[in-house]
Amino acid sequence: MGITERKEREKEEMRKLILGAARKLFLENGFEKVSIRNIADAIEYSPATIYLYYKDKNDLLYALHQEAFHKLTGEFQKVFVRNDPFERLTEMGRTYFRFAFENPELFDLMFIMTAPMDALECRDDIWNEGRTAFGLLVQIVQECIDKGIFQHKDAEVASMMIWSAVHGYTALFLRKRLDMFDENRRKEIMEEAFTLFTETIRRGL
Amino acid sequence: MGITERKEREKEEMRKLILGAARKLFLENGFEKVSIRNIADAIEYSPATIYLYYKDKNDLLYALHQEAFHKLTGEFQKVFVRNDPFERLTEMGRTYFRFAFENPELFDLMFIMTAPMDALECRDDIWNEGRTAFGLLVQIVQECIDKGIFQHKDAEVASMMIWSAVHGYTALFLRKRLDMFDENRRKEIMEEAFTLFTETIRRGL
DNA sequence: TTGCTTACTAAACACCGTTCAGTACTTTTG
DNA sequence: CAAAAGTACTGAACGGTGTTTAGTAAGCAA
Repeated sequence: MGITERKEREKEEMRKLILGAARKLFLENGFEKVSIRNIADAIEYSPATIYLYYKDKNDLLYALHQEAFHKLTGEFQKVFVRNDPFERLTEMGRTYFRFAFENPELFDLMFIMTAPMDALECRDDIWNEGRTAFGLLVQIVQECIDKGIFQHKDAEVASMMIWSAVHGYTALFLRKRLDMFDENRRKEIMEEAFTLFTETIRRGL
Repeated sequence: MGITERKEREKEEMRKLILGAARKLFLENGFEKVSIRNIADAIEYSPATIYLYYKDKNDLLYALHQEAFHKLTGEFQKVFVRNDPFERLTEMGRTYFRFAFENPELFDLMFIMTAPMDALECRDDIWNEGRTAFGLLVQIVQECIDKGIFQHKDAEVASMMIWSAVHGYTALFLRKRLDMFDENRRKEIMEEAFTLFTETIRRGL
């Protein structure tokens, strides 16, 4: 049946058209300022049409959330060119932060906004993107343990601790809680805090 | 002039009436689900009246944000009953996290939501609440340095690092990014990650 | 008592996410 | 080939949202 295949293809293209317009608008104006109506206008369809391809706005945000995870996972792969596991780890931390800095809207969607998690929850699915990315971290931490760089034996707990530390100042920064430091000091203090963290775990973990 | 004083007092009472209703509704239903109209209904005034006492919704949220900081600062004071500075520090970390657990909506307002920071920004004021609370942390970290518990000499950078770590998993938890662990494991892994962090900085900072 | 100020509100403005009845077009069937 | 069935899409509405403004009514001062 060539027709049903073509229809399938057209349906998929329409999903991509919507997602593309949504991505463009969201990245240009931020998630807060873009409505379904704006997206519909951009692709010259009625707002109702979007609901034939995505359940609701959260569903659309979840699709972008997935895309963003592909992007971050791609960046994470690059740290594996390094041989020293501890270097891999620090580089991964820097990648996480750099990604947030360069793609603040995407990072927000991935790790701060509740919308995409609500989408997952209501279709009671699990957060595979998060699991996979966290898995990469655990893997590297395990290597550090195996090589005797870290004394602590539970790679998952150690990974959680490391993720928290790196996520912490990233999230504080993005949500403007570091604006109490003036702009120059802000970058400096974040850089120094990160370095201090890596040194500290190198010695004490 | 007794009349202008009474008017002043009445104005202040009205602000409290609004704030009280807002607090009640926000804590009951979450910030997302409460509108200015809901608050107006609760106090039996028209929505427009609220705008005579608060500039906009962000302004109202900022007032609650301030209240919440008073509450947290109060909790932080309690850690000073301990004599050992390192114990003060770990207890402060636990207080931060416990506060978030017990008052998720308030914590969100204090450290995650952008609304109250936008209110600050548009009247270009600075975040004194944040400064003060961070100051308490720096003070304790300085004590740890003075007593030779930490080797690193910059208390502000060390404090930033510690805040990040504690904030990190708190924020990840509140924004449902730890739901990938099942409920029992979730609490366990957070507890263990926190303990691991304290042990690590004890040895390595 | 008149005029002025204050406190308040009804109604509107310009949006929002979402749903649904109905239309126009395409495909399948007899 | 015509009729029936199915698909893709939309206009218009529903029930909200934050916010502004013109206008009213009461309190106070002269």
